[in-house]
Amino acid sequence: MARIRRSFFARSVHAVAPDLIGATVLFDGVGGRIVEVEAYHHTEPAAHSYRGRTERNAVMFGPPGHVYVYRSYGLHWCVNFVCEPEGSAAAVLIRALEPLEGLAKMRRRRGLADPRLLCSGPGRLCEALAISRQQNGFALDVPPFELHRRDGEVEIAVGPRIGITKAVEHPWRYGLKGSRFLSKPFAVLAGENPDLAATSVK
DNA sequence: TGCCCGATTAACT
DNA sequence: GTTAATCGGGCAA
Repeated sequence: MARIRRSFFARSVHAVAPDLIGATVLFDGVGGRIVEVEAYHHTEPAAHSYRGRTERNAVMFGPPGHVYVYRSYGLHWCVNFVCEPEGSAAAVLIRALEPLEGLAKMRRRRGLADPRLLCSGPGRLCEALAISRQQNGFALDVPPFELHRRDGEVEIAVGPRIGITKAVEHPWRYGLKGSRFLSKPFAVLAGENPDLAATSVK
């Protein structure tokens, strides 16, 4: 698998986000395959960068290819990959991984064994990979981070972002179709599933 | 300064 | 299904 370089992130956040599905991310050798992400841009009110630069979101306003880590609900850490030319304040929130490397460490850090609960959520994956405020601003193309492009083609599911109350209309959540490691399933279109269509359509 | 509310999770009923 | 945990940003006063 080809290594992801910094230039990969210097594109529209809406191009980078789906391209990250199926890619591999490791931190200190622990990680897996990205199966769910969301795109955020400073022009819409759900983004932390919407109201301008603060101490917390400063990394979002910096160069692409770096991680923006923030505290969620005062309890959990969430990690984003900064995109677009410097100043766009756009980033991709990493929401779920399929655990592949360092399973023993992940189980120890998370205090549970079920692989489906190790990295299926933005707070969960940061706990499993031991990512916190200490890593805020780290570059993605040098150790301890290691990113690789996906190998072949993947089917990508699209839907509205999760857990927000503003700008809910944008379908900027992307996932690996059919993955068991999503934080939540994507809605199935009626036309894709005859059984569901038969029961849900009057 | 004080209050409200989150890009969440786990443990409840 | 509901709720507690816990804290920083944003805004009203």
